[in-house]
Amino acid sequence: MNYDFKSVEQKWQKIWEENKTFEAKEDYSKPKFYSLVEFPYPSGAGMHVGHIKAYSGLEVVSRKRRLQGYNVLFPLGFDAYGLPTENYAIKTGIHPRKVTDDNIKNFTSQLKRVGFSFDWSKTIDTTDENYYKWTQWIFLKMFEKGLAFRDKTLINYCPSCKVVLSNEDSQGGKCDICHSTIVQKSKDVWYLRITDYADKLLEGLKEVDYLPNVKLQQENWIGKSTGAFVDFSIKQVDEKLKIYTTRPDTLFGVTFMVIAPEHPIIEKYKDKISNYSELVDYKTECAKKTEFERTQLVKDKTGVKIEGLSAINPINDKEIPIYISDYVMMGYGTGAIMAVPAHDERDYDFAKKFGIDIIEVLKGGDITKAAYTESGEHVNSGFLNGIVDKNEAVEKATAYLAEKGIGEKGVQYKMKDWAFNRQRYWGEPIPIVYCDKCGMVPVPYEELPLKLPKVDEFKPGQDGESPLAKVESFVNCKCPKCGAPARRETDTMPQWAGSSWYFLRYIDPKNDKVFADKEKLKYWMPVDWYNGGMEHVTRHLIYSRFWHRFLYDLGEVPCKEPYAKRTAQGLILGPDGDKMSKSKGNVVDPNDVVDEYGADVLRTYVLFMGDYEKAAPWSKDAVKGCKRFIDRTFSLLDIVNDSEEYSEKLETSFHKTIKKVSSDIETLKYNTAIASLMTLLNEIYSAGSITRKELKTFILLLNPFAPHITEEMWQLAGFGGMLNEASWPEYDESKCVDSTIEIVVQVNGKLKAKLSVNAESSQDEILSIAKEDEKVKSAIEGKNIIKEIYVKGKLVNIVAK
RNA sequence: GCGGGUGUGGCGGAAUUGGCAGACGCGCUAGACUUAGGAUCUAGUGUCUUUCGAUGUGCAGGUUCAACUCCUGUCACCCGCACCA
Repeated sequence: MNYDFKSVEQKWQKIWEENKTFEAKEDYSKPKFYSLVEFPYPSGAGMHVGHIKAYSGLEVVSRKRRLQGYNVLFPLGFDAYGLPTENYAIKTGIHPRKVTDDNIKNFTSQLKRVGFSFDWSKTIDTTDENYYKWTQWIFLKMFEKGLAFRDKTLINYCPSCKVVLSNEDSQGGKCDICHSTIVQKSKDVWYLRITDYADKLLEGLKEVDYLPNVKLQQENWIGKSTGAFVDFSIKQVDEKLKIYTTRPDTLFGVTFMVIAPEHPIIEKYKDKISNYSELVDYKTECAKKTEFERTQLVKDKTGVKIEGLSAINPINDKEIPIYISDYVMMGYGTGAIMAVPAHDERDYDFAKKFGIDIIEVLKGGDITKAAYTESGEHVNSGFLNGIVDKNEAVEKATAYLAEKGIGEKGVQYKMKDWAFNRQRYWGEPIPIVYCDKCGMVPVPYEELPLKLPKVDEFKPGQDGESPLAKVESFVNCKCPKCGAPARRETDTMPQWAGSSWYFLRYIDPKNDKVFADKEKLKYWMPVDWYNGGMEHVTRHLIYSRFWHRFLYDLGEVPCKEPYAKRTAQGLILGPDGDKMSKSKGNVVDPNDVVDEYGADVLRTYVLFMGDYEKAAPWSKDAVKGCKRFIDRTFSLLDIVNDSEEYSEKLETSFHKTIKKVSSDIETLKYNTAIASLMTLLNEIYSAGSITRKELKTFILLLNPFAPHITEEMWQLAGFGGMLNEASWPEYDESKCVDSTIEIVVQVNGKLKAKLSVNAESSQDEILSIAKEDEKVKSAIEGKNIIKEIYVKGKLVNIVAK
């Protein structure tokens, strides 16, 4: 019988849709399972096989959970604000609203062709006013709590995209979107005070089940360090220079100080500084350096001594010089450091170049050759002398500083506050009004959503002004507080805003009273399993944990952490082994695969192609292997007999396969789960026929991977009802072991024979059978047996000399 | 430089965690069926060797009756972060 995948797949997709087969039920008596995949950005290019792989993992888990009796929520929506759409609109003149709607339609129909069991009744679109109403609502709550604020500061600015970028969006000094070089600019921008949540975000990691490297990357991103702040007084003026250090115990080794070129004391005391113009020249020079130059010249330290100001080391009252250098940055700590050249590589390089004293305060290295950065016995350190333990010394030093009032314990994070605005059209308007009398006034909650006005011109202004600034009817408004004429904020939110809470809206997407009903949240949250790409681990994942934790503190959500478990899939590379990209022309379109082989084959292949968590190249030939597997599965209908039991021959294999497929699905080992089904299929064909019970089990095990063909076979075999109403097969542990087992016989670790013995055989029996074997006999002939090793059920090793 | 990871046939990848290396799939070889085959089926397929056998998981050592797996050193590639005081 030939399998006509085209008509079968269409038939079942239609039935599933009509029957609302995969809609989550509001039946709280059942155990729930919330599986979440990262929602796509609906680009004009359409779906990519990478999307298919990303969704297939939890698709399999979700289908299995339904068969296991769970009430499953497996939704998908669209993260539709963003630059590509806006740039496309600028180029073509087509409104982003229309572009977005078209792309969403296209994505949806492509996804439906693959037969994913998403609950489409719960879909969302972040650009829908009924959605972004609540994004704005959360922003206002943050504003209320002082977590959203405006500050004039140096920002990362992309001259090509004409937008302000967060640190996360400008890694390596390049724009994340267009890869142009970022420049620093002073501007008033919106921030979200994510640093207030640094500790909570760090703490929360302890209670979740994330991949170890995901946790690690988040920890590194937050970058917590503990140490101390120390005040150094400046000799010539009444001013303290505050520094941050992780090693206050090395204070006796300080021989100079370094401040960032932008440090404010330079301006403040320029009258006292005799070489002020030299310092300004250096600062200008530094500002010109690109990020690339800065990192390339790491080892070659530059700087200028400040003439006219010097510092006093508070621990021994010694006078020390102050330098400016770009190896100290204004953005971390206090923008000033105490330099301990003997025990810090950067300070060492700097001291060598400028001929500054190097004083050893930790024994163990040779400071004439290099900085010694390990721990060791304290020397030349007054009250710290003799202490070896680093922590003890740090504690003692910190206590001393506090006692003398010259310093205190301190904590620093690498993570910066989140620059939360873009000068762009296609984003959520920030619901704030500027009034001359009242200052910044939030748009009242009942006036939300603050709608994005329809415009025809999407280009940002010359100086990076938002396109909204030109829309008079939007900008001009009345102050909600005093009624006086006022102006609206014209910046919009960054792309990360909408995705920071979308998993909450899926639970209750049509609610117009609250962002989601509390009872529903209580039942469905947290997300049980969240899968996505490694590239979102430090941005989206941290941002959304931050928003969720904020909502928890507000009492709006029932749990601290949004995601109980997080995994990540590996990329699909092009057939040439390179990352897929339009420019290389190595992109595989899932539509073509569905057309040629069918959705079941596509789904099976993306999971079979290799380790789910690793990158693997696409192979057009290997897809055919999955096609054969699907076709051969269908032909099982030709060899089915009437028995309603497992056959003697295959019973053990079936129990083993149920066990393996069940556990492999839980540990992302989809490739070996499918491989074991292929093995079982081969065994069935060797056996010549399949019982009805065996067919039923096989169909159920394959169903999460290949739902269309299994649903069709279920119906053709007359098992009754829809497949999703059936139960996941059970296995019996005692039936997973064969009655006869194969024992490997080695002599001196080398394979000599394989014995087929009864599983019940004793060690002595097996040994004596082993020694009867001709090859074993000749291998041990004339030698003394020194040792006999027996590994139960596996092998015998005879050591003979 | 720091952190994490990977290295197994012609290819993608398995290996119950120290116990038969190469499951499963692709590709390839031979055969069958066929007007035909880029369809299907059967058999074979790490390397060397005619056989016996030897050898084999990046490389060099070590531990062990036994090592892809553990230890020491080393090389290569990939992914993060990048002067974080």
